[in-house]
Amino acid sequence: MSNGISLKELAAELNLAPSTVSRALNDSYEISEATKKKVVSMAEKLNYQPNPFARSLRENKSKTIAVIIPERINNFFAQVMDGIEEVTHEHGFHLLVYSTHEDVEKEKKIVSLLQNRRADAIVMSVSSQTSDVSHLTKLYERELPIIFFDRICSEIPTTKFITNDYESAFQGTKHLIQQGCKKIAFLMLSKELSITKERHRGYLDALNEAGLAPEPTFSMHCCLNEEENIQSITQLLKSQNRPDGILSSVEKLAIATYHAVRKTDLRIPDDLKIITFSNMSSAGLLSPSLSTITQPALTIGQECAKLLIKKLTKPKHTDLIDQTIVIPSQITIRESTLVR
Amino acid sequence: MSNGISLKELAAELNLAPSTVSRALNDSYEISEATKKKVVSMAEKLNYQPNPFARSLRENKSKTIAVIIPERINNFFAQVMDGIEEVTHEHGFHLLVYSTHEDVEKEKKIVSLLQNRRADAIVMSVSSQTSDVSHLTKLYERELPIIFFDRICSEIPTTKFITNDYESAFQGTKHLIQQGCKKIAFLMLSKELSITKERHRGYLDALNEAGLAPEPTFSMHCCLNEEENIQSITQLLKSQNRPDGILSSVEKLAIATYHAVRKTDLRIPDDLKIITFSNMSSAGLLSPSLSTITQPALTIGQECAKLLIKKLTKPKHTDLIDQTIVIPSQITIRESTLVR
DNA sequence: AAAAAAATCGCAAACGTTTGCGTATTTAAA
DNA sequence: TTTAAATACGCAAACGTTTGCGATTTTTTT
Repeated sequence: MSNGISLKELAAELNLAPSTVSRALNDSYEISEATKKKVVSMAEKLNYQPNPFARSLRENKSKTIAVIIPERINNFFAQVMDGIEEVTHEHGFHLLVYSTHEDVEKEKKIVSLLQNRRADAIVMSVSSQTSDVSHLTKLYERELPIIFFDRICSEIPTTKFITNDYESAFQGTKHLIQQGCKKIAFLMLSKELSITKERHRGYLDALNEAGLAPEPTFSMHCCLNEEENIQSITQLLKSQNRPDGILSSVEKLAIATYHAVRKTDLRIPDDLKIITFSNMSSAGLLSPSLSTITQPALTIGQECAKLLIKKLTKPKHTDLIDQTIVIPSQITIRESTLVR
Repeated sequence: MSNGISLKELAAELNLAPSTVSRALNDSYEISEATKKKVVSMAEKLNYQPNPFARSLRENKSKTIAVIIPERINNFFAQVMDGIEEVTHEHGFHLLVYSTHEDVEKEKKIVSLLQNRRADAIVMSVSSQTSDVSHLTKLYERELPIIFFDRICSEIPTTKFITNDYESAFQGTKHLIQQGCKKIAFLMLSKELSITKERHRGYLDALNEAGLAPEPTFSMHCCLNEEENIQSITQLLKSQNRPDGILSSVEKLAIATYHAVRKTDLRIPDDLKIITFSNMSSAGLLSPSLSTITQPALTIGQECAKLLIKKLTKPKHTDLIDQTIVIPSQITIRESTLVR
């Protein structure tokens, strides 16, 4: 009883045609209630499990959705995944998950693997290295339903889900200003990323509104190596004209800043205030506790999944129109931006 | 050019039989180098992508591995996933990922979905609610290769990967004792879990070795609701005969303890020391920084994947023998267990 | 130069489903 | 009672691969 029983064998056992059994199990109107009962009970008795590949081959769909994220060790993406799984699982869909580790080459390879429709649809957040998007347009041209979240790809005319990046960054730096910061730095990963562009805009506009001149060297873009980031942030903090406030566009860089601060004699929030985009659950337990801009990650995941499910179950009635849906973040003020 | 080209169409384009094209693409010795070149270049030109379901149907394997974890928002499991993906991806395998959210009913449902061999193999860590394992034995009887890590299921005779739970717990409580703790509590999730059994043994033996009598009420098993846990831990800390040291068997409960402590006038490590099993990356940034027993999560994931890949690529030469492979954890002492 | 061996390719079946269509039986309408 | 319609089921094709086996051509051996 290793490999289970097939539809044919089940049919033979019942002295019925495979087609009849298939229809019975799929609750077709062409089959009498009596035989339906028989079939179903026999199927249960023999623990019949339909072969998913035969079905996928025949129906040209796999009830599978692929998710591509830039990193896994990050609460934000983990929460988004939970949101996606919550609604896809409800509809019997499976999840193929891939992490690019912020590597665009790996992203290309993964995307290439998905061209054969192993998954019915894709939801993704692009890597920080991604600037050329030809591999993504190829997917789109293959008519593979694809949607983006967080780090979106504006070149592809599809639906995207993001948080209010501009507004949140604006409010975040405004908060720093209100707390007395005069020289505010902005930490970012790649400047190609949609989120850094938007968040940087918000940062600049907030400075502008307050009449603060943006210092070019304060818009600092970091790399993927934590040690290097700690080094360069340390250097920034030890410089003559050091910032007294920081808006970090990603959690990783706020953590790096915490480490960097420990290499100086500065103290948060006395000498330096910091607020960051982050979904870290232990932000309130850090020393000092960290003010955060928290994305509605679970909701983003849920909404992505809902839309995709709708697209896959009612293809005629739903389009993945080219629009960006914004779900606002929540700002939580903690010790790291207090006035002392 | 929506759905791509099939092998037949590619063959027609080349005036060759599908079988020839198939063999050419699979680099068969039966095909001349000349036609191989032709076929490959035409395949590339037309961007031929083999249908994975046809292949899976025919070959009865999908190059897919399913991973079942109890929760996603947890660095340990995320790191294990990264380890698994690193080696599976290298061998062209795909990953179906499922989270049970510590819910055994969800676990049963997922396991049931996998009976049809949608995945070639399974690697899992059981939910904390899991005591009846009939759904897992059913998988095993179906001859579905399955291995466990961390929270293992001893009833299934297969290979398991764990850390040195007993030894680490022993060393952890021994450390607490050396730091002066006399009344040490042990926080756990379900007592059914393999990891709580082993870690609890280590805890008890360490107490025993030091001549400390184990207080029954100090072996506290918590639930899945964080608020409730904070409440009960708070109560424990406010009780007459409160502990002065805590060994937490999972990260979640250490975090709950940090929250609970803030509801009292106790201070860590002055009044209470704590060490926990945890792979949290920001343990060193907490207030106070948290002493941890860190599992080799990435390695565990890699080893799981290596073994499974070996089993799937050389089925005759490898057995998933009933053994438990132990990879030691690393203890990092931080402020939360300092003597003051 | 004839026979044997090797190289190269095509035919057709098989994997396990679903579904259009045809057919036989039963029920309802005339 | 005859005819029409509805019900219930089976046949066979199709999805896109891989592969055993046979057939033809080319090369090697004797």
